[in-house]
Amino acid sequence: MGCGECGGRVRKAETEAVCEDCGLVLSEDAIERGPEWRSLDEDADRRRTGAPLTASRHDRGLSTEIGFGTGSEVSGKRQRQLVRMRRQHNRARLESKAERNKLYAHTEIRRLVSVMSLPTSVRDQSCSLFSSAQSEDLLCGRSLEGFAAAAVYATCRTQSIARTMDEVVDVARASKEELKTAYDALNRDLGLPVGPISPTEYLPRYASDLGVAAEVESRAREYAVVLVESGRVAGKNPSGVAAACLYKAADEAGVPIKQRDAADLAAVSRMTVSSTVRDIETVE
DNA sequence: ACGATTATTGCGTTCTT
DNA sequence: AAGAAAACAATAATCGT
Repeated sequence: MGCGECGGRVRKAETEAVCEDCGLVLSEDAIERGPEWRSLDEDADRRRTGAPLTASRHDRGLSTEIGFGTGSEVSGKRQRQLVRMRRQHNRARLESKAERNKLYAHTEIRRLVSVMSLPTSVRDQSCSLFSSAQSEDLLCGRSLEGFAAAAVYATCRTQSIARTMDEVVDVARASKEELKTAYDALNRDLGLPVGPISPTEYLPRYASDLGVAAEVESRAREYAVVLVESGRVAGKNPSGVAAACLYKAADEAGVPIKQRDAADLAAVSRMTVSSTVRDIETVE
């Protein structure tokens, strides 16, 4: 696939293939095969047919409308009938809209809770949280998927079940931005009872993933408490702090563990663990 | 009152020992 | 493999319109 003229690399643009070295246009394709519109959703498979899909609208923008233009004159009686039909059609649609939204969101919440192996109490609370958001009109202009994910994340926060936002995003059908805006709205307008996350909340799960002894975990817990009370971890990622405490505790217990392993577990960099470990040492 | 811009600080990268 | 430092990005605060 080199250039026939100079043998250089060939770069394929939308409609033509060009040699990067000599600029020779190797082939032209008059048909632009890309999507008609800019894709706002990276993994959407948008083709050139059909109406644009809108995730933020409950029906993805595909609902039926009874139009006004008739094409021909209609009698006054028929006009009044059409007005009535439009009104009733819209009313019926509005109610089914909320119902369908709720059904869709609940299905999504069930899926999330299931793949994340969370208890059913989380599922139920997430669903009712979503319903609250819905009745407070928080959904308009925001994505349903984002709210479903945010409801699950928020429930974990209120129940002190240690899950990071990233962990939810990984399995959610929403981007991190969507989850964030939805969660912010939830937090602001519903006043969630969430405090700052303590690093200790992550310890049990990380300890078992790391396969360290219970004594190591409890030692790590002491480190975490000391660190929190010294105010040294204010604003720091609690997940990373938990990983650092575990590393320090395991290291002192003579468990051959690498900073890298602890860091990967908490989805932070090796340096974050390293610097927090140093914080533990200075606090003592 | 809102929006933009700046400043602070944690975080990840790269280089070094 | 662990530590050090310059560069980065996100968030919070301040200023200007």
